[in-house]
Amino acid sequence: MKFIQSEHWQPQGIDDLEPNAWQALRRRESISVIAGPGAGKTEFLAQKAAYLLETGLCPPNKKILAISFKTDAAKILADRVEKRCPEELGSRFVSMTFDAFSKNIVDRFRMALPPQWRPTKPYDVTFATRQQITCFLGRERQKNSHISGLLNAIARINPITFESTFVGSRRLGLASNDIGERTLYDNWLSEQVSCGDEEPSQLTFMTINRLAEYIIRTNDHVRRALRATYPYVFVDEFQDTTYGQYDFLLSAFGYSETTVTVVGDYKQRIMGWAGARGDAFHQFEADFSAQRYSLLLNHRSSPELVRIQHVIAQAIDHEVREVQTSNHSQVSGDAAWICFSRNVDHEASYLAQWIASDMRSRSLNPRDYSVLVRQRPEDYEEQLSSYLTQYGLRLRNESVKIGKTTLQDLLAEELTILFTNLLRLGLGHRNAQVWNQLSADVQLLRNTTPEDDKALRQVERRLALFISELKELMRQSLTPDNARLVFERIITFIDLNDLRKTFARYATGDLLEINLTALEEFFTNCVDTQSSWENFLEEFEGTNQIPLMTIHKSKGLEFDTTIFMGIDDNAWWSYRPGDSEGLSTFFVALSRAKQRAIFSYCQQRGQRANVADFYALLEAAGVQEYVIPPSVVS
DNA sequence: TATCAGGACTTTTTT
DNA sequence: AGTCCTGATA
Repeated sequence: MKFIQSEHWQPQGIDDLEPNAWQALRRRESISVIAGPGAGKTEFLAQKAAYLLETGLCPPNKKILAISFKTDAAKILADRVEKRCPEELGSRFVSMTFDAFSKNIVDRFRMALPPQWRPTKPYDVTFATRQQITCFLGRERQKNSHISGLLNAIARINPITFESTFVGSRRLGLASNDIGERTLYDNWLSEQVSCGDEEPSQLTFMTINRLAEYIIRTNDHVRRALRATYPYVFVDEFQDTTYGQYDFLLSAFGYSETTVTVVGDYKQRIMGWAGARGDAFHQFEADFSAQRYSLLLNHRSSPELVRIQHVIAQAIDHEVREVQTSNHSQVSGDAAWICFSRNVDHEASYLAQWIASDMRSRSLNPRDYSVLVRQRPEDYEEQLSSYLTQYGLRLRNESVKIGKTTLQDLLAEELTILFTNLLRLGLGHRNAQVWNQLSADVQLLRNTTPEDDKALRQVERRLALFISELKELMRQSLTPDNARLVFERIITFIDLNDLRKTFARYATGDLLEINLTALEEFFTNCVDTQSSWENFLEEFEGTNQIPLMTIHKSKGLEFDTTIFMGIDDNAWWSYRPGDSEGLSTFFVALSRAKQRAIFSYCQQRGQRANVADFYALLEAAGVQEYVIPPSVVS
């Protein structure tokens, strides 16, 4: 392997990096990178990874660890690095979620825990609901009221942030001066570790995180091995770091030779209410002696939208630096406006008509648009959907509940991806990329090693055979009976046992059952409403539907045009004028748009006294308000 | 059976 | 703030 000299290294697959990105890339010490919307966070991390691997700064026996919050973010980053690096280097880029990483540590070094904190093998992963936490605190109040300070400690605790803030900011085994707090902490953890004779432990991810932190902090061998393996660590979406996650990062890689690169945007911090810490960047910069860099280019939005974004950004942070864009406007007329309507019918009919005519005149697809709301997308779904139908358009609520999961979660599952790719090929779609992905997934599923040529060919042959069988079945017209057969054949081919063995997440617990049931339900729904297999797949994948989602779910996505509904006191009931997290939420919504941002205010939905801030800011940015003439109502 | 007071919940992710 | 659910009461 020949290394590229670092001064000769050039970015891969893109033209160039902005000057600040070059500096941040070359810096040898820990850094924090503030990357606003459209700055290319993923690209920056992928290029830095390529730089470290190709120049040998990260030598062949070492790896880069990239930590994300969401599984899809971890996967997107891994895919990008693979695209930017030669194959043999890409395998030394380990991209996973915080939780997967800490669970790994607990699973591998279980014996490093003292017996009273050692979970059973296997253990169940659970989620503590607000109710369970309230119950626990009530029980402790009853049982341990004699312990000094316990009642006071409970009174100070907010059940919503109990795990993220209270548990996350305390360390296992470290004596605390407050006996009441320590009792609560210890009891919360020990109830999960030992929940009864012969019963498997029931651990939340926060508990797993605390156990992993304990192992790393107290076991020199584990800590040294970890630091030796990963001289470089990346953390994505750093503004959303929780107390527990930050503490884990500090224990694992703080005050060491490891170089940590964190990337995010404090202006997009919208998870504070769920316990994300507000000072993550400052704390990191202090603890890791990290230099801060700000990326100042926006590769997503038109100059007009970037200018409006800046007005909102200034309201969040007075000292924010102005961002430049090399993009051009592709639309004539305004890039943003507010439309005022009296009632929900006015609103829906105007929006449907506008979307239909804009889509036609600009030759865009439904997926180029998105409807964003603050909460309860189902409250907006029916009305808008019925007016869109008049133009042959569909709306898709991405968060619609299917059994015990939601549509978007279901579609991101390994099970569903395998299932959908098989359907695509069964329909005769000739797509090399689909085939390659499916083939790789099936190799993984059948546990074939790349060296075993014979097994490899056999798996390929069986897959090809199954595809032709499926094609035969799907040549027939779509009937409930035929569809049932297709569903069963695919599930049998995938093999649930193989699935459990291949993916750790399916190995224990009921995740596979939940998703299989939901998949069947959604599959049947789509079959019932469609008349051909081709239409069925379109319905299943939602390719021709306008997505409707909450702002929180839209984070990290981009659309040509965003339609932002429900900017009123009702949907924004929790907003307090000037509240930074509320402004950030507004900023996230606005910054999803590449070309156009439409703000729809409907008088019938609520007043706009409490949210007057938003309208004042838009006005200050020169965004016009238009009253929808009732005549457009058909 | 109807009604009302009180409480939970609303923006999320993680194997 | 508004909606929905539950349990108590008439």
